[in-house]
Amino acid sequence: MPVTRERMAAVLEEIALLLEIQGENPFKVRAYRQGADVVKGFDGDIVALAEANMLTGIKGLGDALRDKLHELATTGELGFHKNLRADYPDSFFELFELEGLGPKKIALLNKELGVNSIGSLKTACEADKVAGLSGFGAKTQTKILDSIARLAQAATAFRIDVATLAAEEILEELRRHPAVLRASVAGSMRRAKEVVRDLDFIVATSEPAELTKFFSTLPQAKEIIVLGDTKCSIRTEAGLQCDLRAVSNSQFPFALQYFTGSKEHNVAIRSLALKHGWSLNEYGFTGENPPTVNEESDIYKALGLDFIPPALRENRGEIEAADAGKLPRLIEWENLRGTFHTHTTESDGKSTLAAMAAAAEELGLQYLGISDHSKSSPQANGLDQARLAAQIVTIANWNTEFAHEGFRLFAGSEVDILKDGSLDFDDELLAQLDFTVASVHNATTLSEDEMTKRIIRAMENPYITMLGHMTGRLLLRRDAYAVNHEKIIDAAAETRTVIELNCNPKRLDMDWRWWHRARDKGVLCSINPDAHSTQQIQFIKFGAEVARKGWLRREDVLNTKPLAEMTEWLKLPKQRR
DNA sequence: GCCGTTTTCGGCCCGACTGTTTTCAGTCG
Repeated sequence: MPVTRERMAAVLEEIALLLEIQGENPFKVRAYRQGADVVKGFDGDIVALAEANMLTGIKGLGDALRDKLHELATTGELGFHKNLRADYPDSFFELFELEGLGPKKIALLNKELGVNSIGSLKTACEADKVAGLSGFGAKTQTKILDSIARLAQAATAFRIDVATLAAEEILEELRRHPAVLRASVAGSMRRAKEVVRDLDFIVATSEPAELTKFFSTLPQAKEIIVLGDTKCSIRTEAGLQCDLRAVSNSQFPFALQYFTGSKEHNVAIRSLALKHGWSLNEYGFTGENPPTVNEESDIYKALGLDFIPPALRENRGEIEAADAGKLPRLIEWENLRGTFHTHTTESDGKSTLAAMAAAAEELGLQYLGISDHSKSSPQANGLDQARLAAQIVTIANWNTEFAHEGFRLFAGSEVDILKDGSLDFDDELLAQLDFTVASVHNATTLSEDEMTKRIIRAMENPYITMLGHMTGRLLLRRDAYAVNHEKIIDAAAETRTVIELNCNPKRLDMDWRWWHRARDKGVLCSINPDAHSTQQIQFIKFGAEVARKGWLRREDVLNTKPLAEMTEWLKLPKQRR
């Protein structure tokens, strides 16, 4: 059984937890945790490198972790890890999911009561054995039971579309409060992560205690988790935790920067501040002659850095780039001139062709690519050859009758990639289309190798314009298919196939972590909403945010081309694109 | 365990809040 990147990261994370339980040096614990983060985010085939024992010169992975990852990659196991966890069942690790319980308390529960799973903890609480432990009490015991109940039923992560709606509502309320001078969302939502675990809000006010009180009484506050003079956490009906920090107006830029994160980005920023002779925290700079700061950008400026857009703050090279004045000028959604991959009532869409066209134009777009499903997706009412041929005529007629200078429809298809990598339509029909999106919709359990070959074969077809939702993931619902991103990106560069950034918030696929690499290989991105209704065309706004997170510039995104240029580009043979 | 424009040894972020304490430990972000 070959070791995966995820397995390697999980092993390091488990080691961190187990060392923490044993009361090991917290910095050693952190080193393992950071090692796991490096493994997860590494840009390249880290498993192959570990196997070849070539993990050198990677920040955060020293000699010890290099050797351990090598052992894990070559033997499938790690002796150090095996020994550490010998005394604990798999179920033990569930305990860390519970709110309010950390390594110290879990270690004590384990030592005193033999607790080694959520089930045994529940039993112990119900038998009133937990309240008597030193450091525990009746309240803690009740909270543990609450937390167990919540974990059993509530969602712990939320998609960006769901979170955005909730955040906008709350921000609106905060901004309406007369004592609020400035208010912003911070945290992972501001960094445009694909899913968020909580929402963070920062307000500038001279009445912090009044604001935390106000926050705790919002209609959204189904439950108050903590309430103090400067911070408050609530939970909404849907189970989404929302945190508020109330600070003074002069502290606001610092709090905004600090709580936007990421943690890794902030660690690096703070150590840079130390080199300038200042200490930086969520309230300000301290030290000799601290710089004047009015806006968040002033913090970066004071450290000799260009302003780093929140989407990039993941400690993936943005600080070095900002230092060298080499941050990319990121795409903005207003740069988009059109979009592809949309569905109509002809397959499984909810809106007609005419309605989709009108909505796209309303949004300020100059073109819309229609790509209904193909016949191998009968569940989506996919079109056969005859229906597709008819749709091509319909679109041509629409363009003649209704289009005017400055807007047109492009005829396309979301063609199924069949199990062997062949396509659902023959080349003759594909050649009549303005564009095509090739996607996998069935036989999704192939091995990584087979799936990768299948997709690459489809990309080699001269009439395939772009690859649709590369991994097929449905966020929080279905895992990605096994695919080799590196190989597919290389093949896209080779065959001049565009890769789609499917910005339906259920997908956001290809994942943002891979775009920087794709861009550097010269692969173009198309920001496509996979819209099944007129409203969903607006998903391209999420798409632009995610593209920013992937370091993409205007010139890296196909659908920033204006209509005339786009029309010409689509006529070019692939190898000349 | 990792790292290096103070350092190959000695640092590595720290403040708010809660509950159990009677001055503080643990958790969280």
